[in-house]
Amino acid sequence: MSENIEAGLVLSVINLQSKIQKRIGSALSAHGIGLSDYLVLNQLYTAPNQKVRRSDLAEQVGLSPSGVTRLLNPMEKIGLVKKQENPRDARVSLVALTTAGTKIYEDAQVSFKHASAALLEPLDKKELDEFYKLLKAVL
Amino acid sequence: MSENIEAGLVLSVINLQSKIQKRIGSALSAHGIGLSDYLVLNQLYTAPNQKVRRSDLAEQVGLSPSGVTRLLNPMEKIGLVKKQENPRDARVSLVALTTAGTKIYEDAQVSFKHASAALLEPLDKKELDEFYKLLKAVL
DNA sequence: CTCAAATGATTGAGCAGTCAAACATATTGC
DNA sequence: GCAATATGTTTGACTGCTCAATCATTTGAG
Repeated sequence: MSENIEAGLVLSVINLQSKIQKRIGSALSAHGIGLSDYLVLNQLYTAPNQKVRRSDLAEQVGLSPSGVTRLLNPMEKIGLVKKQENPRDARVSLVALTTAGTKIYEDAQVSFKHASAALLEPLDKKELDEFYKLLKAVL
Repeated sequence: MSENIEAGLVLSVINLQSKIQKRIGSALSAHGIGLSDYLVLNQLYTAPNQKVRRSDLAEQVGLSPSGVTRLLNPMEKIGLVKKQENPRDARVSLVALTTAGTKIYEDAQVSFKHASAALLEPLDKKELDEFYKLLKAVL
């Protein structure tokens, strides 16, 4: 058995995530949202019709369905997203971005990009491409 | 401004972490510990004298000092770690591994390594090295 | 048709962590 | 020596999530 670089690598990813959480989290807090909110807005923004089923959303942002319910409730109250029912299937509840939500997302996206660039500043273009390629291979 | 690969890359790291959390978490649960517990045991195991200050531990595992207090309490109760006072400075409280803790860690480490290898199975040796190098450059 | 099983969302209870305040001890400047 | 300040830890109140149970609706088998 070789040196088991895998375990060390996983630990490093965990450390990186912890750094991301802190830096991106504080960048986003200026917009009054958390990282999970951002991930949700991001999914809605890039979704075909800016409507997504709650359970798909859960899958996409890595939360449980109940986590999504609890996350969306306050977002709905402050008017970032709105609930829409599906006429074909009354069990599912679609979520859509509001204009206010779109605005907030676009603002927050700028901060997100800046913070990401700052975080990855030690890498040059070629390394970024390589890094991205490796991540996609594992996902 | 170029394509802003950085933001996409950060999102990918977040996705990877979410996958790690789930897979490694369930591997560790067979040993009755969570990922944070494992990180703590790992730090203690690899520390010079298997004694660490609580606040250093917080830094190393990416928790707040109070998070460490709350994490260690149950671990101490089930005998994985023990508190030791520092005769030179009564403010600090050192944490040390017990024999039971060492045993659990060594067992859990096997699962951790297996789960990590499974997770990174799509990459070959050369890619693993490259990945690791990039992670260390960013940390 | 109808009713049993499947699917999607929400709710209740609880755990893991945060932040800010409190507490305990140490260090420093006068 | 002794206040004032700094450092390390814990505690109280809260947030954000999970899991299991529940509710609502749909689907499918007889």
